[in-house]
Amino acid sequence: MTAQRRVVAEVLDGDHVHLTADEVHARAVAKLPEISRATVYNTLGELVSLGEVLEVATDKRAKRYDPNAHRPHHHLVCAQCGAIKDVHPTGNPLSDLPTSERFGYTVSDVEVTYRGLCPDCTAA
Amino acid sequence: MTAQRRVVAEVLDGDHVHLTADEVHARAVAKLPEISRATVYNTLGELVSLGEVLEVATDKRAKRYDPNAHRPHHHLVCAQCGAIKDVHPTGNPLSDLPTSERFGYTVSDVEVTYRGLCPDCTAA
DNA sequence: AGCCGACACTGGACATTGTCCAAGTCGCAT
DNA sequence: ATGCGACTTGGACAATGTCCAGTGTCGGCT
Repeated sequence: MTAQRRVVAEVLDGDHVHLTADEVHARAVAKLPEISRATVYNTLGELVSLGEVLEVATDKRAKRYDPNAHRPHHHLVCAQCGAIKDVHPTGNPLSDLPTSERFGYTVSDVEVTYRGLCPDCTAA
Repeated sequence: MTAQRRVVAEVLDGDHVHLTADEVHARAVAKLPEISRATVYNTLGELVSLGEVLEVATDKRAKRYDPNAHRPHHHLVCAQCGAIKDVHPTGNPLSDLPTSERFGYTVSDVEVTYRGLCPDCTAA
């Protein structure tokens, strides 16, 4: 556990938000000015490998990192402003996929992204 | 309807696959050598706006384009080799999201990505 | 037929995101 | 103190996507 990794972990624990790698880097720099982008990417990659953090692909541009890796959940994304909320749907989508639709795959995980407009963008 | 747009549309109709923008460009060049990347991107963007083609974000690296826009479906992705299949789960995930979990959003769409290993990668 | 204007296309520069690598630095065990 | 190994750094590079100015093409009008 080096100073750099601690800073990255702190950034992610800080708020429960969904930051891009660049945003993580920006916030890490605020705490430890000499941290490099490469280190942030390395550390994020390690956290993902360790299962401490999830990569989410709600945004097509950049990966986002979700520190809430220990409780399964899905995401609700505003199509306009990009705001992201964690949601917990009822039911289990895995059981909605019949064997005949699995094409011999070993299905282990499912990722659900709801899209819509957040209250602010609905009003606007 | 210009020659360039026709070529892009033909590439997508050709097989029912999930191509990246670059793959679309490569195949378009085979049919019309002087087509430029910018035109492919523009045309893909227009097709998406028209609802003729869907952007899918199964891959974190590049957007893929799915010409099967008229029947709702979801995707099953091999975590190792990236192979993508269209699947049709039973049930409707939209109804699995209670009002209390919508945070005032106007939810209009849901995207489900199953992940696992395809038969080849399971064997290997 | 010839001109004109609108629109699409081209090619390349640029931006963003992410990966890689060689060299430097730090801490720890000896 | 010294040496080893792991971590970090900074920058180069790669992949993907966007933007823009210049050029070409096509239809309509005279």
